[in-house]
Amino acid sequence: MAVNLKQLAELLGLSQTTVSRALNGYPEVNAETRRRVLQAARETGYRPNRAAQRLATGKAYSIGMVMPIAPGIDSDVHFGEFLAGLAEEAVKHDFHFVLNPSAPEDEEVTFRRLAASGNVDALFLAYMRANDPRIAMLKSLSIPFLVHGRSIGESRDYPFLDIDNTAAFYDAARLLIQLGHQRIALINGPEYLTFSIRRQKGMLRALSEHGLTLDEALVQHSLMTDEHGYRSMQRFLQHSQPPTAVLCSSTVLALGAVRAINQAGLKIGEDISLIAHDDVLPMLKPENFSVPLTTTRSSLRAAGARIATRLIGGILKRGEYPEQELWRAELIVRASTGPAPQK
Amino acid sequence: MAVNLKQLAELLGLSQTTVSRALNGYPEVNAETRRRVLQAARETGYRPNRAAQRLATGKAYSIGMVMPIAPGIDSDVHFGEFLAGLAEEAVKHDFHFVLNPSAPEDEEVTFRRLAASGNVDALFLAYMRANDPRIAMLKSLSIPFLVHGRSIGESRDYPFLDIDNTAAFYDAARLLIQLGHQRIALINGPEYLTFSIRRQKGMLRALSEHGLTLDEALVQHSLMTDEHGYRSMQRFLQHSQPPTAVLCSSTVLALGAVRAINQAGLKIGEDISLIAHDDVLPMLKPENFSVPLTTTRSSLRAAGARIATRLIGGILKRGEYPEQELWRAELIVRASTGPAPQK
DNA sequence: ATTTCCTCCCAAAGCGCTTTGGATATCCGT
DNA sequence: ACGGATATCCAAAGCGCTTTGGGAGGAAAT
Repeated sequence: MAVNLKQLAELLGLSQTTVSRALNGYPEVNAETRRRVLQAARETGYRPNRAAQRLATGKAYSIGMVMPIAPGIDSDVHFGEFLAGLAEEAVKHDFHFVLNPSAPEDEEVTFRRLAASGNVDALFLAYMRANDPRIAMLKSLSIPFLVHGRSIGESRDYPFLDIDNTAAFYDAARLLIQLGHQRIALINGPEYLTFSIRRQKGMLRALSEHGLTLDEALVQHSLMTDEHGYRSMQRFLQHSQPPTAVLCSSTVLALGAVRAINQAGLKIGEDISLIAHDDVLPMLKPENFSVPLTTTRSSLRAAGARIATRLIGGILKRGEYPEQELWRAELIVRASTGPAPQK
Repeated sequence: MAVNLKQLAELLGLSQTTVSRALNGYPEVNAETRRRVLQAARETGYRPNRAAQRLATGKAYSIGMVMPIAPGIDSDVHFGEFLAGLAEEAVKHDFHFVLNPSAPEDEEVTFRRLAASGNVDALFLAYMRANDPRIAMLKSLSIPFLVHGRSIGESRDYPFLDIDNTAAFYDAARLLIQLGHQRIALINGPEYLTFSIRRQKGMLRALSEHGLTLDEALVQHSLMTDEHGYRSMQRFLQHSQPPTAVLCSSTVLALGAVRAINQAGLKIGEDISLIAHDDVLPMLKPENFSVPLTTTRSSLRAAGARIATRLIGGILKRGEYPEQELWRAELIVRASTGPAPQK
């Protein structure tokens, strides 16, 4: 059924060399010949044998991923969504994955082994922290890599894809301030992750630009689960001066926060405003909340797909991709934000 | 640095053939020779080139997995945990993954493509439903596969790994009945998944053996999130005759249920007893609940690892594995269960 | 008219392994 | 002592692709 290069070449009355070159876009082949080859390939459904390509080129055609198994990361809902994007794109190009579950303390060893194994052409890195030691390590490893997120405090000379978390939460906070809110709380992700740090920074900037400050009692860091969102919100509401608005680092956190708010008998968008960051989890759409949520939106799945594209493109040397990308999150206003209540 | 077969053979003064055979356990090689070969392989750190093996044997040395991207599955916390087990084991044997995200309606096409691609030696299947059409399809595909869970209503002649959900919830329900509970509720997973069906069945059996029945109003099916657990429990508590005990299909559901119970001012283990199924999520330990949870326990990660082992073992033809395994969940009693309250 | 230079194509080597089809040597029974 | 097992090893082919090192033929340059 499946044809191979040899058969295809025979069929066309050409040599394997020429067919291979035509298929792989090398210049030394006549335009008309290339057209014929491509057409024949299409008609016969020719698919190059990856094992043979791997052997011949020395490339692995697969990308390695160290899957952190620290509590609260591997089982994170956000992880599955990101992975789906990555995998979706990889499959299109017939790329494989080497998933390497690893506890944080073993990560360095895992990375080295993976890079040395020859089983992967590129590595992927996520869950960035401030002064993350892994990027220096990866630079020394002489294997291409791509970072999801950015470190802080490191030089910026490494390829990454990140969203502009600072700007996102700056925008969100500014909107709340413009609506008259003065006491704004923050339910953030884990404090050691850079996206959390940057979101807080963006929020702080907006506040200070308007002469406001951030009350430490109105900041909570935690794993991004429903339950933690609930508890954080509850704590805020018990404060002698509860906030009139809250920023949430995830719609998952917001889910809990909303519950706490409802339970306290407050009305979202009136008594208290809420903006959450929306990773576009198919399971949890902000427009389906009982009071539709104002969000800063950036699709996690799309980020996964983009990372796969860049990684694969780099390996295949097809096209040029920017080394660094910073996506802007969209601020989408729905019903959960409203003017600050009058005292 | 890395030696290949040829070099290793030269080093030993043997032919590649002999070395290869010694390494792969073929009989026609002298015991002493084999010892020497194995030792040399160890000392030089010889690792066979997978691409070459793939080309020579036609095996892919990788296992395919269709990752369901239906809402509430891919982003499920349980998914990441299971995947970690699978990946952990695969990495040990230098096996790759081909993750294929696919919407349910495209699954059949995806499976066929995957099987035909030659990129995988075996397929893995999960999230089983009653009369699941996928198993008949896979049987027709002439590629080994392994099912996590079991279908219902299909003939049983396919390889699977499942836990005895019926027995688990039978045991759990029986314990509650022995403690004097008469009105027992169930917070279950999605109703179309077989584990949910079986758990309910087990519970029903225990009830009917003691002349009790299951009030339909005391059964809830939903995605296994905190939030759904909360809502389900709330609904039960609003009932004119609320239950005195509850079974939960996941500790994640239990998390929400506990919150609803606390909120109602009831004491767990006294006013209301609770047993949850514990998948051993590292993030959510039943012993860390404010009132430690009685559970039926079976590690999801271990199941993932076992499935990888069986799949890989089958491909490599190393050792024999049972075709079908049914794991027994352990019933672990903690403080969340107590005698039924006196009226 | 001869040389040089492209353009376009090909034969063959090689990637590192497995496997087929012997070869050689030893040992057996008769 | 001799044909036939048996045990142990090897040379070489082959998996399906990429890539090196030409080579033929025509256009351009001298």
